[in-house]
Amino acid sequence: MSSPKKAKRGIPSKSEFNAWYPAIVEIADLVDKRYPIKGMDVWKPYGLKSMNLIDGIARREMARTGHHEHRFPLLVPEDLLEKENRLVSRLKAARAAGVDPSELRIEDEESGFKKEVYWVTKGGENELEIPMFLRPTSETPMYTMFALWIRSHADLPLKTFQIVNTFRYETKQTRSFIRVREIHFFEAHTVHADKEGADAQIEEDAQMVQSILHDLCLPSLVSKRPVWDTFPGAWFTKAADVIMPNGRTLQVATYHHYKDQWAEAFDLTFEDPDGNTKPCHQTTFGMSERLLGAVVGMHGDDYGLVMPPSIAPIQIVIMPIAQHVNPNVLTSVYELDEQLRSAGFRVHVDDRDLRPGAKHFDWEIKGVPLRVEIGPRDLESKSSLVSARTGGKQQIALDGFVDSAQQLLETISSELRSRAKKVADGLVCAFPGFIKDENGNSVLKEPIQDGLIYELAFDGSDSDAEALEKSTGLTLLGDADMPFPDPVPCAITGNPTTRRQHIARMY
RNA sequence: GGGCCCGUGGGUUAGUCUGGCCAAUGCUUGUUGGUUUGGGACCAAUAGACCCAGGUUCAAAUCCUGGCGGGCCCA
Repeated sequence: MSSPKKAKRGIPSKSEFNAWYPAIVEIADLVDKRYPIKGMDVWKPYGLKSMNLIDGIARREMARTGHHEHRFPLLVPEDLLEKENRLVSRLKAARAAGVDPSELRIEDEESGFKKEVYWVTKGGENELEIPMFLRPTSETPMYTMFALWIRSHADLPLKTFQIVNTFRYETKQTRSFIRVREIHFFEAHTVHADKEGADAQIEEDAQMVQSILHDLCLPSLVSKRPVWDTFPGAWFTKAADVIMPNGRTLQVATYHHYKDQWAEAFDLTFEDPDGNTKPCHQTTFGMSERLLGAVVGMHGDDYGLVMPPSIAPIQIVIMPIAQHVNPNVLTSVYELDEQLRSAGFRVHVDDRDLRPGAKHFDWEIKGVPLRVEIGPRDLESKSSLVSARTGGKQQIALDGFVDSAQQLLETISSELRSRAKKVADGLVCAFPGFIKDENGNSVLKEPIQDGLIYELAFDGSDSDAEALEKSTGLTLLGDADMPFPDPVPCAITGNPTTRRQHIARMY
């Protein structure tokens, strides 16, 4: 394609990812960032539709696995937070107690949860006796109610979820979908009679995440987070990270095994068949609009978004060509539209009075997977000219078009999957390791390159991990789901281990 | 917590250092009319901005103070 004379609506090249990303989300009409509060974008219809489609996929998974949708209040009274804070500090203390201090990682400041939320302190003119905050997540409100709902083993397992907005008072730089202050949040919370029930739930969560990411054509790294990155109050946390094209990782899903730790704090108990009172075991599973952020970042290109067919608000756009020359053009455009709609596709007819080229560019920016042209010549040949957003155009017979469209969309999905995998794999490389310099200090064998994820064998202590992070400036993602098949020497201690880990710059 | 930078039509940008020639430039966009229509059409008309409040001055987009909003860096 010859170089356009005009700027493509001012889209920067994707090779400048940090400029491309914020530009494309607005140019493609996903959000409007001009609302005067940082980190709170206005969802435009096109962006909201794709988010709703993602939510639809999540709801499908929830239905399949027997979760029920709830909706809990936005406001949480401050005194409920105390339970949570006590739990977190107790766990911290317990961890500190059993461990050699030298092994301990220096903790960040006190849990600054109170600083990260929005507070409601007034009702009308009056100060509230008990201040309330906007939920940053819903453990506290939900578990308060779970304690009332759960009485016997017959009430278990309890599998709930909700899709709501949550709030965090971010002071750092915000980015649409990636770091925002009003978060479009999915959270599933489950309660089980025993640890095995919760274990099984974690397995189920893992499968659901993979199923959702498959639909979004996104590869991921799944890791068990290091202790210090475990969610407060959790026994362990697992997370799926998507590697963005600039080599930073984006955590798009987490699932936490709480064992009975939260249940204790919230007095969540049940009576078993033998009449004994027992503590419940819990899990949570969270995702957010970051899924959309990952889709935008991973699949988009210099010409705009590329929407995976599963969440494309418009899967097929039909463009009449020179309809004034032959009135039958519009007739057959609408016929095809009707056929595709009743077959379940999301279709749009672009009958605007614009040159076809302009329409192509518009729909390329929005990432519509298939663009169909029907003009006088096509009527002669009973066919249409179909362009795929992933490249290439071909004549497709109008007869049997529905089946062809289905196949083309599937081809696009698998093309996106393999492209994304190639990009992600290309950004992961082996950690260079350390050598001793003349003073006997450990130094990196090769300097760390910006925009890469490093894979390494790591079996060190917390303080080894801290040293690793300090010397590289990167963050440890944790134990990968796929360990090394055979033991490899640990990058720090040299002890053989199969623990595969990654370090990266995280969003 | 400490430091730095920025704020001009819907978007982007010139002008700010060195006050006046700015009743504010270019591109883009919106609207209207006409000619057009197989990969970004053209012509014409038209719409639209100096963040807010004080101050200095004969004169402020420009200088000063404060506020609001945004961004960056360091702990």
